[in-house]
Amino acid sequence: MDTSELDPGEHQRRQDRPGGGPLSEDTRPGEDIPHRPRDARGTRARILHAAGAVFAERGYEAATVRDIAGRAGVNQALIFRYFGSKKALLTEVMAQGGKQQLGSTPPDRLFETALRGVLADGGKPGWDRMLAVYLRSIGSADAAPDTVRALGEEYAAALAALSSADDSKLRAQLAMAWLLGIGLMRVVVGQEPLASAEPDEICGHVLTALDSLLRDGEVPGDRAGEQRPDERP
Amino acid sequence: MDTSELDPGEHQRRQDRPGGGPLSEDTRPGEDIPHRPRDARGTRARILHAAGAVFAERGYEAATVRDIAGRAGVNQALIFRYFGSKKALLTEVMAQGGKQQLGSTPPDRLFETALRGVLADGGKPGWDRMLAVYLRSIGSADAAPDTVRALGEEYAAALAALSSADDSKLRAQLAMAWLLGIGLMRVVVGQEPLASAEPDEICGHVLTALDSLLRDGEVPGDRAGEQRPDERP
DNA sequence: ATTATCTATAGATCTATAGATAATGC
DNA sequence: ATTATCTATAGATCTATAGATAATGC
Repeated sequence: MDTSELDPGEHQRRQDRPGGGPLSEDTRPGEDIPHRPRDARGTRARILHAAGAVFAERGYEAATVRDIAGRAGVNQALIFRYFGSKKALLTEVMAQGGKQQLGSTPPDRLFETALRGVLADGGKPGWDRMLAVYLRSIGSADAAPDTVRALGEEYAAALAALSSADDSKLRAQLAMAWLLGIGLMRVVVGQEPLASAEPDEICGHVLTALDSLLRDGEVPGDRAGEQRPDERP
Repeated sequence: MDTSELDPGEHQRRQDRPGGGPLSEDTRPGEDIPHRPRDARGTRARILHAAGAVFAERGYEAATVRDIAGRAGVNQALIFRYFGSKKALLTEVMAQGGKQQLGSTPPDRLFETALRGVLADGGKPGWDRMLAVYLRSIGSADAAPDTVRALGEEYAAALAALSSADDSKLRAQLAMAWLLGIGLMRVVVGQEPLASAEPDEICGHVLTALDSLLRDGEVPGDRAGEQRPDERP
């Protein structure tokens, strides 16, 4: 139950896997992380890496520990040895991917950076892959609950600091919601033309539309009640 | 395999279920639709109704046919008799809920109507419940594929007709994406303050921000490349 | 006699665990 | 001797089906 703190190490070489369980077709074990035999640290990192990819592709429920083990090129039992449970593995995957970007980006660039992360190819690890994991696993009621919500709160809080409006947090969350929705359409649904549109074009539209929402103090039209886009100037 | 075309009938009375499988705690069979014994039409409708609720609550994968049967107050085997498979049941649930609103709403009111549907309590059947089903089941790769995408296309197409821009379809899909994202945050994630915010307030923000995106022909700032909200007037 | 409903179960998963095996460090 | 890894399997699901039962219509 206790696994003596293992950090992922370097990510260099590559090597054929030794023994092995059954692999499904699209399972290519050990993409980036080297597979030295009997290297606990490396094995753990390989599992974490593979889990990110499989969760992102299939979602939490549909992904099986055997899928993950297969892609990592390790035995399925090691997942439980190193992470305890499938759920704990998901938690760790998300925690790792999410914090990464938040700390290293200044607030006023956070939204665009995150948006561009969503718009980039959802292949590489980090924020964009974590978003795919999030989107595909979100339906599973209690799968990713606290980790994910907490992370969202942090992003929203950082964004909210940009606005002086009294409902700045709401505004920030609306912006985050748009970001998630765009990710949903592109990464998960793949609806055209959005799915293949240029990141720059999407970015232009979204940032223009959000500009006043995120920066202004005054609400452009706030007589709450009948708010429609019918009225032309 | 062939089940002689049954329409759901009226929705009035209520009655205690007769025989019965095991029920989980929060399973209250037969909310709206009456349960006359040996009424195939009614039983089918009850299953459809219960499926909408359970799929919306738990998502496609986590929902089991026994959950659904339990809530409908019918035997689990009847689901396969009337719908063939769990997947076919999902398809029918979504198809029923989605088309409902699209036909009966004029295009220029479609977005606000749909948005207000998302913002309303996700309890009652129809669009808002279908959206919850969608959001919670979307991670399941091929669960709701064609029905859902086709429906989204129709909505986007109707919206796109409002704009004269050459990328009007992209703009419309961006708007739809926001709508989905907001639904995701409220219905599924339940992140505050967004989850409890007044529909009118959210509507005001969103419609204001989207106004130019959906109506204008010219793109406010379209030199695709470096588009940031840094530049203040 | 027809047909809606129920019982019982096949068959295929999937997570998780217990304990055997084998490669390293001493 | 330590510990990373593997084998084998318990135990708990879940979808789907085959066939029995029982309520209606004639």
